[in-house]
Amino acid sequence: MKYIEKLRNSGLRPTKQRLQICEVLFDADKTFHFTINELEKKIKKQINSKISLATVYNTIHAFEKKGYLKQIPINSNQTYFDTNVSDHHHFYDLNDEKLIDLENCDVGPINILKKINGKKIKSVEVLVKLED
Amino acid sequence: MKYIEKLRNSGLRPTKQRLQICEVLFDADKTFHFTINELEKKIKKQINSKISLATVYNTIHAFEKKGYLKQIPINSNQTYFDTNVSDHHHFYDLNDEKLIDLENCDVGPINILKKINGKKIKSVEVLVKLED
DNA sequence: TAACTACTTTATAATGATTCTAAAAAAGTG
DNA sequence: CACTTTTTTAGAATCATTATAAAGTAGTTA
Repeated sequence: MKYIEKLRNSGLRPTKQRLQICEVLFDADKTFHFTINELEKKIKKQINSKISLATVYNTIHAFEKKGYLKQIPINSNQTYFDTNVSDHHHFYDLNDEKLIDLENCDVGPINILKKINGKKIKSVEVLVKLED
Repeated sequence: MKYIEKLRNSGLRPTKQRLQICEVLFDADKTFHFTINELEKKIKKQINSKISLATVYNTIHAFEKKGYLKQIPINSNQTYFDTNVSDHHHFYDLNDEKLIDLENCDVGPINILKKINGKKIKSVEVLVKLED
């Protein structure tokens, strides 16, 4: 299993559940966006075993902390995550309530001219809202 | 009352509660960011009467729909609003969990090169996360 | 002013995402 | 294996937000 090392290296024990979640998240052809609920359904369908909802939450948060997932800053009742952890941005289609990736190269360089004392920039994320 | 017209013009009846909320939101020296909870406290302190939580929610959503408030896209357990409805952006201080305005002129021009068929851009919002 | 309609407020209940709990299970270690 | 630490789990708890439905208010027309 290719994920055993990955987990061990980040100080997470490679449990059955975590490895299964890795498969669902990182064996996909393309990166994708998901909510915990959507992910739970996906797991149920793809892997033929049930993982407790609490475990899904725990795992996703652990993975996010380790940088294997990104949270997408958007106002929704549910939290959106992205398996694409490269530096990139998002369209949000207000009508269809769908997220679309917007690669860094599709947005000109962003220059933050204002500086805040004693703070450094961790990330710069652009959300482009779309309507019909 | 200067807000009576404003409300009437947008098809909202100028009720006592709405006018009081207008005062708290728009009579402040500076624009500010708030959650519904923070706003409720502010109302209680500033106006000497209680407005039902449901009314605060209704009013804030009505004002947002009319463009008198903006929702700030950020992942938090609570929704953040901004009385600054000009086209602008935000810093989010991860350590202090605080929002800071980032005016449009403090960010170089943003060019969205990718187009989505049949959709038009409604807004472009930048969130700059800060850490110590 | 009265009568009427449509909208608004309110307290409270319901919802639903997320977190907490504490006991059982699994992983790591010697 | 014996032992410690971490993880999983079901279910309960929390907490922001939304729904409900009854009472109140605004606007309108006469």
